[in-house]
Amino acid sequence: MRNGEVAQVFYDIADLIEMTEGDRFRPIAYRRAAREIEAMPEDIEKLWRQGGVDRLRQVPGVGQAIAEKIDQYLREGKVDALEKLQKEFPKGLVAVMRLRGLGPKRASVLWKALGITDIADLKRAAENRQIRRLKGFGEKTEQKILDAIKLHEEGQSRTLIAVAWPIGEEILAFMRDHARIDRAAIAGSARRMREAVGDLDLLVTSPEPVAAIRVFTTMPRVKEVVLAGETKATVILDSRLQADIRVLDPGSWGAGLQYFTGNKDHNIHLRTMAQSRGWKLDEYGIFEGERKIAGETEEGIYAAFGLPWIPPELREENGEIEAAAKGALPRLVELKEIRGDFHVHTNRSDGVDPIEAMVQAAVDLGYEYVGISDHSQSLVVANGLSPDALRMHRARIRAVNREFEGKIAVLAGTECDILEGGALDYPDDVLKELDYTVASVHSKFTLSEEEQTERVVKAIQNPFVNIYAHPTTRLIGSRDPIEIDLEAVMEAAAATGTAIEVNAYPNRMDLNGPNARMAKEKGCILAVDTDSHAHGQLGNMRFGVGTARRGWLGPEDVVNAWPLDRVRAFFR
DNA sequence: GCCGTTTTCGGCCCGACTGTTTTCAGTCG
Repeated sequence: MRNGEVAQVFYDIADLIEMTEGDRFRPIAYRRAAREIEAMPEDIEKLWRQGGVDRLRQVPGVGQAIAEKIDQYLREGKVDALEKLQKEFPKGLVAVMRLRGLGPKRASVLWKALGITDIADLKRAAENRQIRRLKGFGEKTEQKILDAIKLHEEGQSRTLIAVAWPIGEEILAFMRDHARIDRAAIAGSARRMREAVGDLDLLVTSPEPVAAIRVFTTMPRVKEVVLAGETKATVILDSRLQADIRVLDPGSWGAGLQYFTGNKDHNIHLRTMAQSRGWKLDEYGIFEGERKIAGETEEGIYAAFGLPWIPPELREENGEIEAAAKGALPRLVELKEIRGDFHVHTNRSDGVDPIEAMVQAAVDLGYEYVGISDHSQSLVVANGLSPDALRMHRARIRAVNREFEGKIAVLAGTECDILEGGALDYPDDVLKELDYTVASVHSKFTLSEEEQTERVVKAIQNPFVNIYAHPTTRLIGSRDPIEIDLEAVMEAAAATGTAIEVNAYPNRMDLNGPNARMAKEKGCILAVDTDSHAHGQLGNMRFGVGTARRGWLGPEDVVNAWPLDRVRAFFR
């Protein structure tokens, strides 16, 4: 899967074109194509092998010129247009341009006026007070550049949704306690339930916006105020997470929520639709001349276009507006429809809590059933169970099941390793004594795509395997996905009635939304599991459901939204 | 560079904030 590196080529081209004095729309076109390539679940190299340039052109945002560049990149590993641009500008200038507060124009001025070619040059120039002398720059800008360099040196990355969301809730609670706040919500990519967010976007309405902003910028956990105006502010929190707030009038709540939830392409699509009707859409509402058509509710914004309300998780400009127009939006699965969790560890392997505590947590969530799935023998680091130990563990699970009778059904399962070559870590006669088997990869991450795919498909074809867990094994921020032909895996899973997992462990979130959508389209059933290793982690289900919704999944697609009888029949 | 239920050419979302300016360009989301 080389979609990421192909996308990077076009991000780089866009950055460099921006520094030339040329057409400002070309970078937009390149970035659009890059985002599409990055987000699509299909392997772009595979599309190219199947249908060449013509097939590539079917990707939204990819026309003849970009398709030919992809073709050259996949063929030769380079793109002439990019190499030509790279010769025009110093290598380090793009990094200068990416600093907070700087952009293509200022980076270009710094290079031409002071010969600055990278961040080290820039730092020296700022420290030597050379920048303040430039036209259009000043003392404050010079200081801000030094601040931005410091931020860059500290390094920033995306924050997991399971970390960011509670911080957002905490901030909103603080705001309610210390300012006059009418309505408040988390917006942005967190509301869209992206697995990791670059910042936290918050929206409130208040009769005293200036006071609300002051409360926000003076919260205890604010490390730095980046900007603060009369209706919006940006701060850096002590956790280094950036938080943006927007304060609006109640009459603009819906428009503001729509605008601040995004994503950008979804919003541009809606605004273009407004334009073609002779209207204007912004964060205050939809306007026909001076007259406000909508704005108080988000439903009203969509209704003005003749559309039903589109759930935030779908707002990625992946056909959701077209589907809404046709009345073809899926009915998405909801958290309250989840009846159980099949991927739960106890202190018998690498969890921290005993079976009873995990089961009680499931009862507290109102579940109808919960499955215990500790690690298998090969996973020594996780204290994997030998066949005999698993038999004893199963007996303990049965005993806990009796203890909780009438409250919840406790199923005995395993998270069984898939060994190199595709054999399972327990023989079939051990697996058949269990209620179900979760199978997953925890070793040999670097096999070739062919070997890895063959390995997993073979495991999926084992009749005792019910769920293939964390399918790509990626760890957000620390481990890339394994090389595997997901489409082949999904086809095998659909054919054998094996569920594919949406693993809601915060740094896994695997499958992600687009891949889950592809699994559904391939005819797969999915299982949304938390992979909990402590009782508090069962609550991560909300983020798993968010990811499932990003995959356009409904309750019919999710095995743990089904009643137990139906689950048992599916597992059999 | 892409795209078309107004277009194959002429468009391409929209507003807030900041710093450096005397009215606005650059950047950001």
